[in-house]
Amino acid sequence: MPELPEVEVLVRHLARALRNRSIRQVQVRRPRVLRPTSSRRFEQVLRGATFRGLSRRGKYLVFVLRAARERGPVILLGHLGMTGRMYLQPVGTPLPRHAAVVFNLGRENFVFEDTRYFGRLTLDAGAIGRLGPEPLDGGFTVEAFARALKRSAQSIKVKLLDQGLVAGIGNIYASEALFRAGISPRMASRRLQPVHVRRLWRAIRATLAEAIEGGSTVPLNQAGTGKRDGLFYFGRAAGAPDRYEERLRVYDREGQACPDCGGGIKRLVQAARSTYFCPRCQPDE
DNA sequence: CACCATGTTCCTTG
DNA sequence: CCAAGGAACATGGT
Repeated sequence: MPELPEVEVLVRHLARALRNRSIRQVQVRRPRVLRPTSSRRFEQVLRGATFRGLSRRGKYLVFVLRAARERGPVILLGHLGMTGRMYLQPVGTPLPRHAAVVFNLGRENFVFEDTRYFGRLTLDAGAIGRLGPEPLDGGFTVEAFARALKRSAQSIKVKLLDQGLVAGIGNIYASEALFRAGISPRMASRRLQPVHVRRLWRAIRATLAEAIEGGSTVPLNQAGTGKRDGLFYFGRAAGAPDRYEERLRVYDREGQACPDCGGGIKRLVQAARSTYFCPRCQPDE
């Protein structure tokens, strides 16, 4: 489920659901997701703790808890990896096959499930220290963005996945933002002209903001099993409030018509990840 | 059986 | 030292 917009919508949802709820029991079923925290310490610190706040940094969920034993607030960092999900479900509901961590809150369980176990739920908050600016905050300036790109020979598509450049862009929205900006994914970062840097900077913000807005308007069933859960790369169709339309314009659309020029969308592989783009709207050079 | 998948980190190669 | 490429992690879908 996991790029910045999906995490943002999940955080807004969970912030309300978890506020002031206390953890009665902690069940760690896949200790690997706690790395580098040990199961023993994880359970010791969090049993009896109370959720006080939740925010997002890049693709990370930042839980703030209060624990009787600890002096200051406890920070719990979550990351969904490729397939992670988090939701509350009533006690008694069968746990999903790949439940990694389960917090009992009384009548409900707060579940972190992750099919592939690439995600994390840890007391080690070090990871967020290496993140670049939040793309939707004032700290993400076009000037700093331009300076960082000037220092890199990497292709711009691969560079956008660097969480130290700007936090939260993943493989899907990297393709989408470049399409929106009309920039070839193959362009070397340092060769982007100032006008292109500005267009990309605006496209990143618009693409992410639109996705958050779209995701917020969709009736999500965070705990369900439908295809729309968590992954909401779609939104209400304009002028047709009952219908949903796919929002992604190029991602996973190889061979389909470009929404702008009608030409064919192409797929290429960069750093072992698929990139989708329209060669006519995003020319090399 | 083959290949693909929303992410991150580590290792090798050049 | 750096960048690029690949593998690893683990499971499921097509």
